[in-house]
Formats: sequence, C-alpha cells, structure tokens
Amino acid sequence: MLSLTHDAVIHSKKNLEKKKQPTISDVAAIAGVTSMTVSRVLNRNGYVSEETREKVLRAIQESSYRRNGLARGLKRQRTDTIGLILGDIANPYAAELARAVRDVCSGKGYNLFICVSEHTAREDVAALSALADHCVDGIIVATRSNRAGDEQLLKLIESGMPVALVGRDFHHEQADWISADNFTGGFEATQHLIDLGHERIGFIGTSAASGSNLKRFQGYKAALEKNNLPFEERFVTGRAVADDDAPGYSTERLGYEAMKRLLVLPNRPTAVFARNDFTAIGAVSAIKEAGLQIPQDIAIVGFDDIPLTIHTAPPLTSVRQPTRRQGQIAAEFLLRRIEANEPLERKERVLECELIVRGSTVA
Amino acid sequence: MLSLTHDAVIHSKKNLEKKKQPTISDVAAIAGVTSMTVSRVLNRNGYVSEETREKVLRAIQESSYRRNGLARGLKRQRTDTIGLILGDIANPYAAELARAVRDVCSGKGYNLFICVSEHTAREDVAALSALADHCVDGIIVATRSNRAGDEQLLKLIESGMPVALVGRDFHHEQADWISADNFTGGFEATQHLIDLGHERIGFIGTSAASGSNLKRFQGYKAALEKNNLPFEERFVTGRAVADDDAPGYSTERLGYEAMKRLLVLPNRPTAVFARNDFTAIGAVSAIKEAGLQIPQDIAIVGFDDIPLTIHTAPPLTSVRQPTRRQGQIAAEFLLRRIEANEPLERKERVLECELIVRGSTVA
DNA sequence: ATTCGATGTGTTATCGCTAACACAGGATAA
DNA sequence: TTATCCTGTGTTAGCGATAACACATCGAAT
Repeated sequence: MLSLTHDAVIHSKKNLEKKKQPTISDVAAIAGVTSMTVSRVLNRNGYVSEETREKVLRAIQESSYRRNGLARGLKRQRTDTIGLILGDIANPYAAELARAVRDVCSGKGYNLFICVSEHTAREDVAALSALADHCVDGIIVATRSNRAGDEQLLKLIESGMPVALVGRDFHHEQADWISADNFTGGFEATQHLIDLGHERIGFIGTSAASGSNLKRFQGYKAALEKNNLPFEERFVTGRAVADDDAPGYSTERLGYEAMKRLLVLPNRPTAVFARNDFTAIGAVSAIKEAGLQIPQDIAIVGFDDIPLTIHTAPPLTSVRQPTRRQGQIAAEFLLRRIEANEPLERKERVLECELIVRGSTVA
Repeated sequence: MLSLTHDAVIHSKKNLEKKKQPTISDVAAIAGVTSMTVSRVLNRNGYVSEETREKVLRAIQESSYRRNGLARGLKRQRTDTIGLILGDIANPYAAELARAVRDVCSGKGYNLFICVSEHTAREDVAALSALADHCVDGIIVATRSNRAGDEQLLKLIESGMPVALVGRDFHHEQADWISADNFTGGFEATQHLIDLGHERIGFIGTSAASGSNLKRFQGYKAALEKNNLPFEERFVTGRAVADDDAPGYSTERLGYEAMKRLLVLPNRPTAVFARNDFTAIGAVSAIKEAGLQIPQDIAIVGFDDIPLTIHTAPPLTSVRQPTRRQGQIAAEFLLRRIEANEPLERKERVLECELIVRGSTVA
C-alpha cells in the first residue's frame, strides 16, 4: 500500500516534468519516413509525393511538433531574423520606425527582434552582443553614438555582420547609413522663427557643450549665423549628456524644466526651438504656467511631428521627418546586404524634413 | 598575363567573401589547448589554470572570436533569453512595462527580445512562433486576447513553454497571470464622475458590442448600475474591434472622432471616461474645438496616467496603473518558472489602480 | 532497347558547442 | 603507505536540423 502510494507520487512527478519537445526524427518515426523527408515537407523544397506529404503533416499535427530554430540556424548558417536596436521605445518616432522595418522584413520572410538600449552605452553594447550571439542575419542600429557602442559596432561590422545605421553618427565602409536631414531641419525651424521676426531664439534639449554633435542644434546655430544673429550660450539649455551612460533622452519634464530656466533670464528669448516634440510640449506647459501666451509672447517649434502635435493647445509647429521611409530604406538596404552575402559598396541616404507650421508659431 | 589578371580577380573576390567566423576550435588551436578548455574559460566553470586562462583569453582577442549562441543554445537546451510580446510600442505603458521587464531580466543574466504585434492576430501568432522557434526560455505576453493568438498560446503552454500573461484575458493552469485591476479602475473613474454630480456619462474607446470583454468598460457599466443611472448604448463609442485582425488600438484620432460623435447627440453626456489617455487627449481636442470648457461643460477622465497628463490643458484626471510593478512581477514569475524547470502552480496577481484627480474633472 | 531526366526517398556528415566522463598528477587525510 | 580528494585537461558523444550526395523507379525520347 505504501509502496503503491509512493509509486503514484513518482509517477505524478514524472508527468509534471518539463515535456521534451518532439524532434524531427520523432515525427519521421510516426510517419514512417526519414527525417530528411520531414525536413523537405517542412521547408517545401525537394520532391515529396502528395501521399507522403500528408502522412508527414498528420504526424506533425499528432506530435504537435515545433521546429528547433537553433539547430536549423546552426546548420543553415542563417536565421531569417534581423535585429533592431532602439534607444527608447516610448518615442512615437521609434515606434513608427519599428513598424516600417517590420513591414519590410515580414514581407520578405524575416522575423524582427527588437532590443532597447534606453540610451545607455552599456545596454547598447549588450543589445549588439545579444543579437550577434543569436546569429541574427543583420542588425539595424537606431541608437545614438557612444564610445563603447561604437567599438562593439566596429568589431561586428568588421566580422562581416550586415549593419544599417539610422541617424547614428557612426560611419563605416561596410555599413549602410540612413538619416533624416536633421541639420537642415533644425536650420529651417530656426529660419522660420527668424522670418517671423524673432531675434532672441532659445534651444531646448542639450547643453551648448554636448550639442556639438547634435545635427539639429548645428542647424539652429547655422541659421542664427546666416542671419547675423548672435549665438548666446545662455539660451541653450537641457540636460547635459556628458556621460555616455546617462539616459539622456528628452522628455516633457526635461523641456518643462529647461523652459523654466529660460523664462527667468533677463532679456529672455521670444522663441524657442525644442529638439523634439515631447520636449516642446513640456516647454509649452511651462510657458502657460507662467501666464504667457503662445505664440504672442513666446513662439515654439518642435521636431518629429508626432501625432499629438495637432491636439496640443495651441497645435505645435514641428519639423516632420520621414520616419516610415527611413525604416523602409534601412530594412531594404540591410536585406540587400544580407542577400548579397558578400561585402557591397556602402549606401547612404539622407532624407528631407518638412516644416509643418501650426499655431505655436503663427496665431 | 591574362591568367594572372584572372587570378587576381579571383583572389580579390575571395577577400570580399563573407568572413567565416572563428569557432571555439580555432581559438583552441591558437592557444594550444582543446576546445573544452576554451569553453571552460568562456563559461567560467570547471578548473582552468591561471596561465592557460590567459593564453586562451589572448587567443580569443587575437581571433576576435564571438561565441555562437545557436550552437550553445542547442547543446545547453536553454538560451538565457526571454521574449516579450507587446501590442503597440508607441504606448508609454508598453515602454514602461518593457523597461521593468528588462531590468529584472538583465539583472539575472537574461537577454530580452521584444516582438510587436501591432494589435493584430496575425502578428500575435507570428511573434509567438518566432520566439518559440528561437527557443527563448520563456515568454511574457502583454498583447490582447484574440482567437488565433490564444490557440497558439495554448499550444505553446501545453508544450511546456514558460509563459506569463500581462493583462490578457487568457487563463491557463500552467501560465502565470498579472494584471492591473482594470475593472475597479474603470469603476472608480466613473464613480468619481458620478460623485461630481454627472448623470450622463459617455465611454470612449470601444463599441458597446465589443466592449463586453474590456474590463475598464465593465467597470464603467457597473458604476452606473450601482448608482442607478441608466446605461445608454448611444453614449458608448469608438472603433469597433469586431475583426481580430484590425489594428484596433486607440489613438488620439480615435478619441477625437469619437468625441465629435458624442458632442452632436441630443442631450449629450456631461462627462466622459476614455479607455486610455491618448484617447482622452483626442477627446479633449474635440471638446475645445467645439468651444466648450473642461471641466465646466464636459469633464473627462483617462486611463494609464502617462507622463503627458500633467502637461495637457487642463491637466488630465486619469487612473494610474502600476505599470512598472506589473512588468517586474511578470518577469519574476516567469524567471521562477524557468528556473524551477518543472511545472509549478499558477500564480496570479491583480494590482490596484489609483485615481489621480486633476483639472479635467475638478476646476 | 537504351539513354536520360524527372521524381521520390534514404544515408552521411557536419553546423559549433558543451555535458559527461575519463584520466593523470599532486596534495591531503587516515 | 595507501586511499581519497582536488586540480587541470582531454575525449567522446551528441543537441536537432539540413546540404550534399546516392540511389532507386518510371516514363519519355532517341
């Protein structure tokens, strides 16, 4: 009696153990063929008689077989998977980019795995490594440049990994490069404000020091210069991104606080250009809180033209970048590189931005 | 001469070919040991003399070796990777969830791969398959329930894949389940409006028909009922999500259009509850456009309490859900399941929401 | 009748890595 | 002294799949 109980326990324990997945050979055994035939059915290549195919399909159903992508990838030396590294998935820009990449990829039979770096160098490296380790067929990198990440990226590219860069300040003979024309976008946003008669224009979203590698900021400076307006360092504000590992991305909060700093300046700006729309929205909030009118007292321009811009009060003037197009092109460049299966000449594409004028600059 | 040229071409072509990655054996050969020793160095297990370890590390550097995760995973029967499936990465909720999951995972040495379904059944299934094929150690599913996806999910769980569900209306003995208390959240949001004296309250973000499986909507109805207020179907509006494959997620646009429909109703609502903040923001936009005051003419409550809510005009009353906590718990449950390596009793956790009252309901 | 290509299936040999075991030499304990 | 453990390293055997090749069979073309 005791032993019976004990047996029952053992038995139940056994049933509880993690089921071993059936393999292609198990399926083959059930169907009464070899694993090679099953493989042919699964991959729809080679000759298989209709009769056999059905037997195999039934065996697959019966055993609820799932193929093992690791083994498959190991043997085939490809995984039909590409990786996408984003800095911050909360950004509609990133979401739109991912969507475009995914559409192209899944159209061509590739899976897409997304990794997020949260704009830190450590995670940037980790994401590159994770994807490379898993032998993805190629990687689209849409994070910002940082030293550790750039080193890792260099190694990967040199080792033959197909890579396409989106808006990252990193260049290599063997990696394609896609970006919006952030410089011109920044220039035009600023020129727009100048054309409206503004002479003291602030920039929100970077420190003057670390802004040197921010194209939007460069465009802002260039526009001032071209119009013979003085560049004033005190009009440039935002969290400094000196440390590579700081999550230096811009948020409403950042814009809000930066704007507050600008508002108390003597002879303060009459207009501001924010590095992106969330920052701009935060700034708008600070301006309203101070009891000032937009655009009468202070005009404001954002960047990215996120869907929300038309719902803010007033609607936000913003620079629209062709996000979807960037994702598409990046994916196309990458797939071309993957499918060529040998080094190709580098492709580069810079896409125009478009200023969308709304109520935050023109009443 | 001709043949020389030809040779040169061949040679250059050869150099152009995709470099073959060095394997563990190549490293072993350079270091003058066997691959097993290299493996021990790489994995920091087993005994290796300090001297040998250094030789191996040098050989790794020299050959710029990268380990092959496919082979490793195949042999070890685990990949130290978990998958996360999101419906829509543009949502701050999803971003926050992903961040929390990632923090827990990377703390325990797991990589995180994210897949996005765009709220379609097809992509839901595709994401599940892709992750399963790649033999991730477990999957966190944060997409909405749909027939095809549920079927796939069932198969996966039954085959022993560790799964944790976040906010998905799908239950299984072998899968952990985490959710915010959307029902009570919806109830309290509505009760809040009722307490303020509103008697005609609209719901934005679903059709009355398809709302039956939306907890927030159920909470809304329950609050009406409890207070003996009539439920009026004409006050419920939003895109219908009859088709599983329709990208039925809510956006500013959806909220904007839904609100417009509510505004023209005879004896229209004096308050609305929106299924999420973006929808609410769109609704706010429509209300303002109609020249009405918030909250005097129409009060509005959102859900999720995204960072933006404090920057809208007026700031948005919203139901905050503990997003970060959900992600953490989901990851912890999943890792526990993975590391137990055998079926465990199901864990379930429902987290309280909190109503944050702001200017969109109380002046 | 013979050759040939198309069709259908099986055999073999890896892909790159590591678990499990084997084994030798030296230190330690009995 | 002998048994025993700890170190350090090598050998073997797959993990689950498929590329490459081999080998039948059959009908059509020569």
